[in-house]
Amino acid sequence: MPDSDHAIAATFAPHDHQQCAHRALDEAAARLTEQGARLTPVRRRTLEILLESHRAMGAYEVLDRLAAEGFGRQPPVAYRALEFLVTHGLAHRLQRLNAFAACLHPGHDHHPAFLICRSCDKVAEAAAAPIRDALTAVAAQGGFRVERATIEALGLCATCAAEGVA
Amino acid sequence: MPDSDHAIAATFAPHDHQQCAHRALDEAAARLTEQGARLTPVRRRTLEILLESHRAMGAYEVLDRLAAEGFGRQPPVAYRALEFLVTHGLAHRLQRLNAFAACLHPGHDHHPAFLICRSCDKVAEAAAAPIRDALTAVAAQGGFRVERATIEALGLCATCAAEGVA
DNA sequence: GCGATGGCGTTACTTTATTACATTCAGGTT
DNA sequence: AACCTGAATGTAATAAAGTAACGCCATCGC
Ligand SMILES: [Zn+2]
Ligand SMILES: [Zn+2]
Ligand SMILES: [Zn+2]
Ligand SMILES: [Zn+2]
Repeated sequence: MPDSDHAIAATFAPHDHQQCAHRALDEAAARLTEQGARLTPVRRRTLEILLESHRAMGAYEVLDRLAAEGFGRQPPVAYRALEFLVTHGLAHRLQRLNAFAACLHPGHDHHPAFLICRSCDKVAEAAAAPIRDALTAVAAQGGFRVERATIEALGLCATCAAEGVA
Repeated sequence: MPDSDHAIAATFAPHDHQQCAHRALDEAAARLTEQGARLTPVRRRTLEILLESHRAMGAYEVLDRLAAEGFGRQPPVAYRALEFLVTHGLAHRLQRLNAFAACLHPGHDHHPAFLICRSCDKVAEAAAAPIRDALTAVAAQGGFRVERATIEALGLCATCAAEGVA
């Protein structure tokens, strides 16, 4: 992940989010073309909805939006689109929240660590490599081979801290 | 956590589980006495059920067991007992699995990392300190203050690997 | 054009979790 | 002993999250 030192701050700090979302959508489309997968209307719209903010959204929250815009109104509609996005590395699932967030760095580290601000609810992706290394090392001492890791932190972002949130 | 190098292997390898479970239950009772909390029949039985194996159990699986033994048969019965155990550090909740596992080291590291074997389904607790340190450091670079971390690894334990599971 | 495939929509259902409220029980007070 | 009180337990009802099964239609390779 390039700019990994700044990616976290960039998520939480005020920024030109129009551009931020637009770039992520473009990257996503590019990656799908590479992979020969189709970015259909529901899928595209689902990704756009996730990209509207840096928050994670529940499947039913996404579904309500899709239904309001003329797409299907049954759970599988949302779950399928979300699963597609996750499978293709364009979105992530947050276990703690039973929710989904758009990936802002498609193509880089597909299994990042997540930083969830308990005040503003925004979610940032952090480089997981050093953390996963530590985990892998601890596990290896017990003979355990790590294949997939879920790393999610709850805490307070710099912006909220600066605003005096305890 | 003492014996942290061996705690993982001890969970997955064959061992005197009677004693293993008994010791955990005794420690749990001792801790509750310290804290002035009550280990009521449902709570005790819930912990015993979790301690029967090193697997994580869903709330409804626990509930079925409790109901069969004459306790209430509505979800809150299980959820309340489980929440009590989690709150008092006697059990852990696994986010990936929507399930609960007894804590084998009550009083030591109350927020361990979890190693979940995809073959035998056993769950081991690993020292989280080095992992959390790496996470905290990465987050700090982005101005994020970590308060709680969820660290869960899916993989293969030494015992299953030795048995030739791919 | 035509069959195969993938995507989308539906209905129906399962699993997981919470809210609200009545009842019981241990502990201390009078 | 009678009484109060708060914690613990039970219930019913409902919400929230997720999946299975099936039909229709569009797109694509032929
Ligand atoms: Zn943005
Ligand atoms: Zn924040
Ligand atoms: Zn054991
Ligand atoms: Zn195993």
